[in-house]
Amino acid sequence: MSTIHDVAARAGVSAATVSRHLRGHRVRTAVAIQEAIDALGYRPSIAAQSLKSGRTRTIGVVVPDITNPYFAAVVKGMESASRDRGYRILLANSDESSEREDDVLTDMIHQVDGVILAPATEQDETPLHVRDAGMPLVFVDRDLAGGEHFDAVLVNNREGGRQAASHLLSLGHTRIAAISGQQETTPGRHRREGFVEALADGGLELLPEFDLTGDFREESGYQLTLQLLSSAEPPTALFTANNLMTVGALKALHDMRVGIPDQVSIIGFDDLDTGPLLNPPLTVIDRPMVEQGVLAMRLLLQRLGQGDDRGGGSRRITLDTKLVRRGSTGVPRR
Amino acid sequence: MSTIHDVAARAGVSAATVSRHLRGHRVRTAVAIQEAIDALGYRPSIAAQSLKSGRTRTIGVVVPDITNPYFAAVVKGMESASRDRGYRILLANSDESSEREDDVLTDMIHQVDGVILAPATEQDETPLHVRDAGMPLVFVDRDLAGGEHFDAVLVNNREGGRQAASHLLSLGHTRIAAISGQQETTPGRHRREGFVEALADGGLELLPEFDLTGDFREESGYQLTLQLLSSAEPPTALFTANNLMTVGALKALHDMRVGIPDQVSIIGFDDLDTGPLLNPPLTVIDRPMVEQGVLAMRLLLQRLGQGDDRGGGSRRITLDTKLVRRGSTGVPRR
DNA sequence: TCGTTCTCTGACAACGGTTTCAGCGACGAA
DNA sequence: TTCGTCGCTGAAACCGTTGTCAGAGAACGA
Repeated sequence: MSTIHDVAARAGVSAATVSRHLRGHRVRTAVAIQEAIDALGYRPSIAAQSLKSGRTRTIGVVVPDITNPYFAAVVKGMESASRDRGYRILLANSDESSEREDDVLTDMIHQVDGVILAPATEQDETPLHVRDAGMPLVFVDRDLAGGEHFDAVLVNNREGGRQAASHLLSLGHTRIAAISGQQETTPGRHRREGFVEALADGGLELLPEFDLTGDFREESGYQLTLQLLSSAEPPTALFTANNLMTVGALKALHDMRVGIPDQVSIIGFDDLDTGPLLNPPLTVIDRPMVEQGVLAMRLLLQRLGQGDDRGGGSRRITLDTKLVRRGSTGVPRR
Repeated sequence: MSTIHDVAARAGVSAATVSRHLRGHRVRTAVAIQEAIDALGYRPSIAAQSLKSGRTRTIGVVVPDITNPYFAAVVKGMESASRDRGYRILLANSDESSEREDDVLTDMIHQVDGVILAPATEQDETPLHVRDAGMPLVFVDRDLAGGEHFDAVLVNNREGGRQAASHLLSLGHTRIAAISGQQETTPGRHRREGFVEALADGGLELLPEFDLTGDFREESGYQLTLQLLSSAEPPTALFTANNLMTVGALKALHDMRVGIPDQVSIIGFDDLDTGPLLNPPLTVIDRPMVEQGVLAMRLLLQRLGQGDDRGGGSRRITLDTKLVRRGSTGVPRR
């Protein structure tokens, strides 16, 4: 592993001159230096550069679960957007746990120039510390309570919930259930609130026994759906607030041999790769995924480019959701 | 951001003593030092540590596509296994491209203590450079031509291909097609070879027009399936060599209103989260996913622990595949 | 010819840790 | 009392890079 001094020696100049050449300054011995660099296969030590400059050209990315296709797509967007600008990604899973999120954040904070985070809960304290440390921070997918002062790339979850409810109402459903995500997360809360609001607009109330809360994981979707089906008079329509819980719900409906949409209509939040192939094809509220990652990364890199993170208040981008009508929702049976 | 000198000053000792305390040495002023550390919220600078020690406690992970559920699961396994041992993950997508893989590898090589890689092709040169640089390297999912001297965690792809063919043969199919992955990748080649072998054992040949090669992406599965369906006498059974191409094939069959398994049976490689929910449920060759990631990371960290990467030759782990019979395969129609 | 400016240069001091080295005090043995 | 040993300590060097600083020539105008 050759150093800048090896290059300098070979080119017959000082290390300072090599450094200047690398930073793009005009240098008389440029050709000789470049030759030496190529010959030695020299690459600057990131550690030394970081130590000196205080920058790492690395971005910390913390998501609740990388196996969730939504987050996988978001991370992919971030990765390509960051690489385009010469930044790398340090990835961590929080596993939907605030404690673990706290751990990984404090662990990575000295190693990155900025952080993109999908917080496990709205009440997280750690992100505040991150910002206190003067480190740019962008939220993606999820927000923090009182997070208006932070940059964020979100979707209009409330409107998405509303679209789901309106769709079910328009089909004539009256016994409607919802399996929401953690109410301590922005998407969990907003999707449910929008859903409830639109039902109310239609003169309908979300009955307590149909108002269930899961944890954005497949298993909770499965269990809560079983619970719904076991009630004396089950719902005729179901809204599941994210892709994994939708899969769980579908498995439960499948296992209990419940006809979709004849006996129960189901609408999910977030599309699945196999959404159109399911039996029947899945109706969902869809939203941009890779794009959210790209936007979040661009926002962050922009902050870094400005050299200062107090550049004119917080920038918050909210994208729209879209109803994708397929076969899993229909009119309620008589 | 406080430094070790701040801590030293506050505790009334020298920086060296603080460093010793942190490394676990016995020190008289341990209490005072710990107090100062807590009070200042001191955390050592990774950059400085790396510069001095030459280790970063970071592992580079390069996969072709993080949105492939298989790789997402593998990465999740790696992430949790590495965090348990105090290591972090630098993630990069190669996008199934050797050039990009080369770029990200040379970019990250000075920043990590080891690399886990799913190479884009078997002929990649870069991994050799990685190893020449004395950096531990573990392959996962895919191998390199002549890669016997590298550590690897793989599955028995040949046997998986064989299982798929045997299953189709046992159902009585004779017009059998395969959509394989890049033949320049280990899984692409071995799955096809195993498939062809087992067909031969059954006295059957894979006809040239039924022997197609895609690129492990959804779009190629879609296009090649359309091509198969347009032939004068289409196959009655189809093997798709990875999850994304399976999805593509299913979409093509769906769009062309081809009955599964009545008109065409289909068996995929790698299960889908929604596999059991598809219409009909998907028959697949399944394999461990998260576990592969965990094993690969453990292998790598073991090398690092030994301090030397010539510890007794290469270690190669091969896991078994498993046939999961569901509804998408059946007897050929008359 | 002599200043003055301009461009480029090398020496040197950081950045924040770890490690080596020599030294110091306390203690036990002779 | 003296000497050696033991356990702990601080000063200093070092890891590889970048920024500062003063200075060396060259170019230029007077």
